Amino acid sequence: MLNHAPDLDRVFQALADPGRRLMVERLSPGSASVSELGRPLDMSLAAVLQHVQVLEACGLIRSSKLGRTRTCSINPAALRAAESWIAERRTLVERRLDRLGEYLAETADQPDTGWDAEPSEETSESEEHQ
Amino acid sequence: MLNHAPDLDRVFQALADPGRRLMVERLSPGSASVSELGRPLDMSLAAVLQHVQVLEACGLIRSSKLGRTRTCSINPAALRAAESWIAERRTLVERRLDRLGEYLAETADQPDTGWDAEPSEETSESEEHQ
DNA sequence: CCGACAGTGAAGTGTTCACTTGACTATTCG
DNA sequence: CGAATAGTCAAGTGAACACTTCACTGTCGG
Repeated sequence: MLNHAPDLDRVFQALADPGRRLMVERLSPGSASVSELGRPLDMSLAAVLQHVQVLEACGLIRSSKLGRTRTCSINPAALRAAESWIAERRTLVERRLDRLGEYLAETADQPDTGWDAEPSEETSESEEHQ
Repeated sequence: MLNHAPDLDRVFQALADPGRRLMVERLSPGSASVSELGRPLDMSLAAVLQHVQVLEACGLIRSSKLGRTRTCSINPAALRAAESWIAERRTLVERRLDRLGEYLAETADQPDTGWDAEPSEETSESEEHQ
């Protein structure tokens, strides 16, 4: 249950690129070659290769070369790691917000406490500076 | 059930930075001010503010200013969006791999088919080019 | 009123990214 | 063999990032 993974950085960075996400989507139902991955992408093969290397460096995919073609496949472990990090924070937040909701429902006629989780009042939202 | 979210890019990009992830962790149990978020981070307040703006731009957090302090809080929806994208691919991959495992277990004495999901044979792994 | 505090805008800087082109290496196929 | 295929390396380029410092604005707390 350790979270402080050092290369979550790389995984999220990798997933931040739409082209690379497309590659992951393409790879989810089954493996593919480098050129296949690049086919829908409108960039040079060399660029595709670089994306593949990024995905491989962070553990999202694996690849092996047979003959002249390199075949890539997904490594679900890296997806799990990223998903877990998000899921842990999200459930924490949602549980807290649920509790807050219940509390507010129970004490539904008290004067306002000036609080968390509902920042629509007070000075209103963010962008009216200067 | 639409996935082609345009700003998943931004969310993953935001989560790719360890400092910003720290901020999200700090915000999960409850809201905090900009300076509080930056306290463990060893960078100027101005830099912290920029990170906050990145997190807000992609919808991961919200913030509102009361008096001279800006209070930030998490928006779980953005976390959910990112988590869902990953979860959908991951379950697809894992189900496929499970089916493959069952298949291999059933036909456990056939000659090798030269396949997916176990790239340890053939020409072995990647990095022995040149 | 005054000084400290919390935040902000605007530049500027060094680094990392996402490509490109061009040269080159294996493989496979006719 | 020889051309097409699939991939790879090495530079190079422009844009995006992650900061920094400095100047400045509003709040508070006496």
